[in-house]
Amino acid sequence: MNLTADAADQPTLYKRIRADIEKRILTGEWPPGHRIPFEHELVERYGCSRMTVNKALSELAQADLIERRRRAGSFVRRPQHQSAVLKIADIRAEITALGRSYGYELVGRKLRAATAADRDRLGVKKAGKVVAITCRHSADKVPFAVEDRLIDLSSVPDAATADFSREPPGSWLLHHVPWTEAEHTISAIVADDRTAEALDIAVGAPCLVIDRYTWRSARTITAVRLLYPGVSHRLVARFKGG
Amino acid sequence: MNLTADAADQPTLYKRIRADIEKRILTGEWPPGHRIPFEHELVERYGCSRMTVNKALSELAQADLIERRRRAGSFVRRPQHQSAVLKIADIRAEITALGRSYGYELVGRKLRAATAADRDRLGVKKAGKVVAITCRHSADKVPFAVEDRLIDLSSVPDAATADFSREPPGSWLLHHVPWTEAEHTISAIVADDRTAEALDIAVGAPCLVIDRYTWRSARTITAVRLLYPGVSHRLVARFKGG
DNA sequence: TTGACTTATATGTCTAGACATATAATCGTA
DNA sequence: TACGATTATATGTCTAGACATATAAGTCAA
Repeated sequence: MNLTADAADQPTLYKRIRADIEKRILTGEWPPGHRIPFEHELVERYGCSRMTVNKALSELAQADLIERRRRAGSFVRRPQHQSAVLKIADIRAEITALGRSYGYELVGRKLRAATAADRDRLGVKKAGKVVAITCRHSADKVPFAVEDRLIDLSSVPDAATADFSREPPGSWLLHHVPWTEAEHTISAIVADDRTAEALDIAVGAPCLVIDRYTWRSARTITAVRLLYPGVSHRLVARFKGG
Repeated sequence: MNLTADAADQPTLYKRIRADIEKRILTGEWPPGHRIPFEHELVERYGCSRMTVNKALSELAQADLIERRRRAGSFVRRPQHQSAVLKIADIRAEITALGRSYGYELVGRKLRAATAADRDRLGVKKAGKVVAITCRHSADKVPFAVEDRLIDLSSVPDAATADFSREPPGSWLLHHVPWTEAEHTISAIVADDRTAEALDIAVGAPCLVIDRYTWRSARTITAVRLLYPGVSHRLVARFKGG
């Protein structure tokens, strides 16, 4: 909940300068649009060289707290309220972080030529082979989420022979295909018969849906749909408005 | 969808060095754990001074793409799959971005001494005054979301006299209380009678719920619950696994 | 083998300069 | 007054050094 460390306990000068300025911005002493002191003024105030001041200001600019304009100076930016940091843990990590025991069960696994529906879901045009996986995650033996996943074998051929009966496909992919990009869509549905049975909830009960589409350098990797019973998921966002 | 700009079109040397390395990391040529060349090796390769190389590597470290260890070198980090960038636009921005007409309607506004429930929702202990606001957002005259908000007047006294009949409280707060922090919780519910009527959907239909709790320097600002009909919301995350 | 000490080395920070460049502000002119 | 050219200035990038410091690796003794 604290904003930043105090300037005093910064061991190095440029960090102290950065913390000084950051504190004034985050407390509102210097509101959005405020011009912060010029580099040469800070040089004088802190009795250091311009490169030291420049390093502090460059980092603040990289963190989008200030905007720097040639000849004009450096200005406090308005918070980017449209973006926030979302924390979606790997399901196993999510469950063990709660101090609960993690359980995993492979429900089904099929290797097949991509159907039209598969290609649509993966966003690819060419036909190819895919693995379709259905599995269930549980916490303390209680169903936590069901997962329905498609992996594009033309991008991840190893997935054809991977053993998903013990390791969840999400964890497996994490270790075999790092540094991917993803797009998430969140929505809500009511449980149908199959979902209700898989999650051990009533038909018609609310479910949270997270669809994740993952790619890497313009190659589709996987598409997954996660269904959670209507319980909440926590996210934490910093430096936003409203 | 493209990972980064090519190194060639970087106008300055340190940006070119940074882009060169970033590209090798993101394409997987240098996998997590890989030791990237030492500063003195890069100095030789690019024919520049160490400060220039250092600036490139420092920025990569600040972006969490690499980890730097004294005496050991610099190493490609594993992707932080547990965090992603969430884009939650201001509702008005969200609707206008879709090219639809935005509508706003204040349903109710009450100024009162905080009840026990209010204090619990705001996470404050001391009793004080609050404003409770209920309103509805629509897109092309169709209900888009209903909002139920509490503002702590001890932190935002101006909210007592603000006119929320024309400006949504979220937008008002954005302009009056910048640089806040927030925590989000997402969940799913089924619509009860009141919700169903407000959103013009059937009783029992699924709804997406976003609860947002906002503070600033250890002072609570506002708590809001947004209810959307079960339609999806898109988020975009970069550089994740799984 | 283990633990303590020493050494080598890569990064971390900083300096006092330099020239480049975008642009706000000024000045001059039509 | 409006527009175009000039100038001043803050930031952007870069250099060739310096010393500090954490720590991997090697050394030596118990």
